Amino acid sequence: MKPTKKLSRSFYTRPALTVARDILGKYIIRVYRGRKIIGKIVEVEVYYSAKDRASHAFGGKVTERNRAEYLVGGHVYIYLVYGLHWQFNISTGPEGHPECLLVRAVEPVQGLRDREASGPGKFCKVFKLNKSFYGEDLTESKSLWLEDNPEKVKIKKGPRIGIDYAGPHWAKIPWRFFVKDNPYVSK
DNA sequence: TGTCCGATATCCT
DNA sequence: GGATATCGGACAT
Repeated sequence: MKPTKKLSRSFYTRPALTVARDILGKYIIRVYRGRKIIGKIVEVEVYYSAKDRASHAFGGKVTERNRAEYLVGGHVYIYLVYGLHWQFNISTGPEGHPECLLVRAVEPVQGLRDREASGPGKFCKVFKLNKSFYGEDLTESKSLWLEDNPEKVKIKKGPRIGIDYAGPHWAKIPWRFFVKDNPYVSK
């Protein structure tokens, strides 16, 4: 692989649905103990606006946990579910607008075993991501950032996972984007 | 394919 | 103080 260019603010400040399609195929780089862990993003979900019943920001709610979702595009929103799994999100759009992308799976590129980064909890585990990255700026960080990849990928979309509680409308809306036929997309 | 459940931060009453 | 959560692994069916 040939990582080219670190993605800058203007990549992330576009609307979440635009960034979601564009981010597929991009590289995510984590520097951990002097080693680079690299994955290619193959699956994300969009959580968009205060109207999204599946979003932690539904109704414009702001809490100590979800405030990073409102940061200008390019910041990390990370939180724990079920007491043991971390969920890594990237804020998108302008400051003050609650929208983000949940990274659900990456394809191993460097420093990873086969399929160990498929699934949002597993991705965080192998990329060594936790609360210490809360609010981290991906355009400034020395330990976590994204790089461009000129390769074009074929994109498919479908309903988001695990949000039946949000009711039939929001549970069915196709805001999960993934690379067509890629074996590293979560099952 | 389905169900069970871990282990706890966070939100709400 | 109690309920719940953007999951994943294990094991039965």
